[in-house]
Amino acid sequence: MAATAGTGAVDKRRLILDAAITVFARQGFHHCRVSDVADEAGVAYGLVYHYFDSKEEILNELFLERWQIMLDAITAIDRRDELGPREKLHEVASFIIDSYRHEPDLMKVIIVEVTRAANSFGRLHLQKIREAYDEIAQIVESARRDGTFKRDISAQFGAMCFYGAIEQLLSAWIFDLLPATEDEFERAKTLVVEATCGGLEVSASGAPAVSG
Amino acid sequence: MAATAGTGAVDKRRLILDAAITVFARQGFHHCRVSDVADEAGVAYGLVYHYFDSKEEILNELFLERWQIMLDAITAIDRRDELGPREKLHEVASFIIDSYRHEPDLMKVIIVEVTRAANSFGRLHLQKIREAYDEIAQIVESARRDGTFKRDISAQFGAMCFYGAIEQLLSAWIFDLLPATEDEFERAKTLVVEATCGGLEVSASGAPAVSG
DNA sequence: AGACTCGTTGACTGGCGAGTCAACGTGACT
DNA sequence: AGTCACGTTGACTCGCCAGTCAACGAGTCT
Repeated sequence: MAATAGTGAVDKRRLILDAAITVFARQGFHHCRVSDVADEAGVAYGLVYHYFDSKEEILNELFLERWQIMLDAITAIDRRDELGPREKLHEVASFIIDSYRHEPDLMKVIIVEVTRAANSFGRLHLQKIREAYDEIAQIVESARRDGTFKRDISAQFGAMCFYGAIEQLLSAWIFDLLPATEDEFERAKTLVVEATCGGLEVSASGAPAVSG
Repeated sequence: MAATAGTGAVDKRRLILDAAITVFARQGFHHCRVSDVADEAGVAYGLVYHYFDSKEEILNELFLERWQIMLDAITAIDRRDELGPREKLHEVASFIIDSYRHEPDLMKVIIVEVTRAANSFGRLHLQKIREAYDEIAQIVESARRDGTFKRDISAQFGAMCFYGAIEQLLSAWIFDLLPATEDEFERAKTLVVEATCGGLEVSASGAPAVSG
């Protein structure tokens, strides 16, 4: 079951998963055939069904694999006590945006095919999505406790605004509504945190007047 | 072509559209059959194809119909010069949230099946979605000009954060990640604007200390 | 060399469901 | 009564594609 790493043998299962990312991103999950995935992977049609029970299970696997990495990353960020809430959120934003930067197809598939269609599949996905909210909410909650964040906006709600902004950002890049350049990625990290934490309004406190 | 309003005759086209909302919301666009829509409407299978060229065209129609109403509403709100930026955004949030309150199934279909799958269909949808961003961005832009909103966050970016937060909010209600009660709807209107404009952080200026 | 394992192959099937179409009913106009 | 238009019907077709399966062959062990 485990791939015998070390030999020159290619892990066909991995090959199929990677091909699926490409194909799902290009044609969409519902508009592609399993044979497209097999062709893209350079593998026989039947082999797909040797490793996966169904087309949908491939999508599940891709989502769960990646989502778990993200959950672990957020948990790790939350544990870094030397960081303030704003810095923690910046790290989270960085992680997600870098995920898109390095694997745009995979992130596209997850956002377009999974996070919004979560009720089409089992409740497992929703459970996992909720966990992400909760992780972020924990960061917000501790900031509320120590007085950095407003008490009258619940942690869940704050987490939602933050994550919503990020997901919308990725969507905009995916759909070419915003330019997806290296510069934009970096700027977006700072801006999304600034917008979420500091708000859009100019405040009396330290609003940096960066003229451009 | 136009429905002869006034007679007791039911507009079958409308009947089919309404049935489609119910069925798409319940089963998902891809997991339902055209016959399900026909059955729900209490109409013969073939009649669906009398009024629509394809299953997808029904979805298009539902989206475009509703989206145009929203675009018009946002334009109207932007024109009301007596309102400040925060009030304008509150009106926009109110409109969208009330849309969900009154027609949850339709909004579910639009958010789940269209806004995130926009590239599966023609570019027309993306164009319309971009228009919504632009309308909101215009509100943000005028606030930037008069110094209410920060200059270092572009209007497009600000609009995206705001709309992203709202769409995430609706998603959370749709997927039962947040309670969808009348009270929550009303509270959310204020909170989403407060979070977007004022930010999550406590600022030195007028952060209302609503204890609860 | 025989036997067994197991990753791999790809032609094949089964059925599902989108879209078609010929026919029917009804109302209007002559 | 004739006929035309058109909303309506639902059984039927037909292509597609998810999923199956029998066979292959490269290892490995005896």
